[in-house]
Amino acid sequence: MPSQPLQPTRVRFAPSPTGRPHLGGGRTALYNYLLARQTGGAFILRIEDTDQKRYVPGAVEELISSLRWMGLDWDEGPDVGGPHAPYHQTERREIYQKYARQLIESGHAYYCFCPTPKEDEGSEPGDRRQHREICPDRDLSLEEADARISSGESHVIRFRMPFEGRITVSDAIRGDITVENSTLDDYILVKSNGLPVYHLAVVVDDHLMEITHVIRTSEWLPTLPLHGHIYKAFGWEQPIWVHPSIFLKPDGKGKMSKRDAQALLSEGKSIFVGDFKEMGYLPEAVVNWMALIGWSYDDKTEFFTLEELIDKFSLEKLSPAPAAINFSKLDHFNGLHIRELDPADLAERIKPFFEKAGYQVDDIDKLQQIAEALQIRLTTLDEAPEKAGFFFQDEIHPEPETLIGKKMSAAESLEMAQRIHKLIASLPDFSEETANQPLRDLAVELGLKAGHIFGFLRNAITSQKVSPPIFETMTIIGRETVLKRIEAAIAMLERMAEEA
RNA sequence: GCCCCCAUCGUCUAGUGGCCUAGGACACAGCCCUCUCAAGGCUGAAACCGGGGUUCGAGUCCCCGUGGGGGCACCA
Repeated sequence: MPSQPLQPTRVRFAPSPTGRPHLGGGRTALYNYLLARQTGGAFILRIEDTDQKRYVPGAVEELISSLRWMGLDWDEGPDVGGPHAPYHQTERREIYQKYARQLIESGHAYYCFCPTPKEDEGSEPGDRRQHREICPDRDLSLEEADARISSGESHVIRFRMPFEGRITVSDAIRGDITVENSTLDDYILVKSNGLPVYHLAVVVDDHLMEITHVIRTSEWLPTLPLHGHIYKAFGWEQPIWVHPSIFLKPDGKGKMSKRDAQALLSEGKSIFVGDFKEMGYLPEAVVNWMALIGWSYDDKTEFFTLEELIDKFSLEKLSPAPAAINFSKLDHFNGLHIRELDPADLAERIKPFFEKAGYQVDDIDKLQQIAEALQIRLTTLDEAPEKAGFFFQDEIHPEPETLIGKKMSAAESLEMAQRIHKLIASLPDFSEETANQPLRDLAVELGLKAGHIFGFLRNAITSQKVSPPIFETMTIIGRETVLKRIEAAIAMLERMAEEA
């Protein structure tokens, strides 16, 4: 058994509101949440909105609703408040400025008055020069810098990166990561608009909010040395760093781009958490599925509820390798979780899908029976109307040919239909126990296969070639409608027999 | 180009030196069950990237290749 952290952890999910929340973010939030709940710690939601240019209206709202849909809740955050408020970074501007100044006074950062590089300057990553090699302001005296600032000169604050030596930072799933300082640069900490860059804000906030474990995806690994340096410069203790791998496209070739995400949408798939509900996925299934991309429990168990994940999750079982997302596995999990549901619960969950398809659903008892019939047959909830819409239709219109049995004429089929009608009408109920044998006996009597009888009934009553088991179906539909539909089918057969 | 990370079936993974003729899951194929469709059961095909070490013994440790991924903004 992997050892579990005994101390309560304080973790956070800190997305930037620059787009729609996706699976990768969802999983990161989930892992943070799991660790917090497992240890009795705290899960914090923080909005990293220091880039106003990229801010997308409504992003925070969708973020919150997506996380809630997944079943997550947080102890501190923009919507619930908390002891470390505010939780929007743009509202914490003064805090960062104060700490940036501290860094400047301690010599770990400096004011830089260099002009903003032009868009097309050094566009090739290969020939980019280190800023610190060309910056004339690196060794400006603080007095001089302050004077230029008070005269209104535009400036940024840069970290003063050592030229010599190296830094080692430790990641919980990858071990020590060592980088030569010579490959680093004097990165910007505060922009000319006075707002911090991610690197400063994240370090200051994580420290102030007493974050013990930073769980974020591996795309942040390249900035880890910088963050380590900033912690050292402040003299603060670093959190435990955890960088789970990123998600790859289903084909395993690279991470999902905006374009790819768009293309997926046209295939009826999505990587946006907010889309899964209406695609008919259960949050339980999505959570179970995403938890297992990059994490495992043992060599057998794959089915987990949120509660079980809280219990079983462990940092040491996180995989360092990038993983492709696999939608067919999600379908599998969705089926599994649908089958786990209480039928009354399933009924409630499929109801909106019937309503969206235009069906009037007011008979809850009937809906529940339908849910029971559908339970082992659904992959996604949105399939319910197409599979079971006939239960709610006043009239159905079977294709006439489907009423004719295999290798049978219309006249023969008509005769069969009439006998079936007579038999059905005489039955006290349509349960399998009472209806099955008589129908089979009839088949024998008519020299037909049972399949002929059942096939006719299925098409006549559901107008579908596949449906839930016929006895269950007839029971739900009710005697009156069953007989009416058979009669309608007989009428169609009569017409066809005449024409023939 | 430079820096960093990673490497077991098509995919997600188990595996922490002998328990591995490498286990599970999805997908795929076949069979069984069967009123259709599912679900379920059984079976099958399917992998340790390559080369060097270390060791009595390597999927497991080390090195080098190769391959894949991420990053290199006054974005996060």
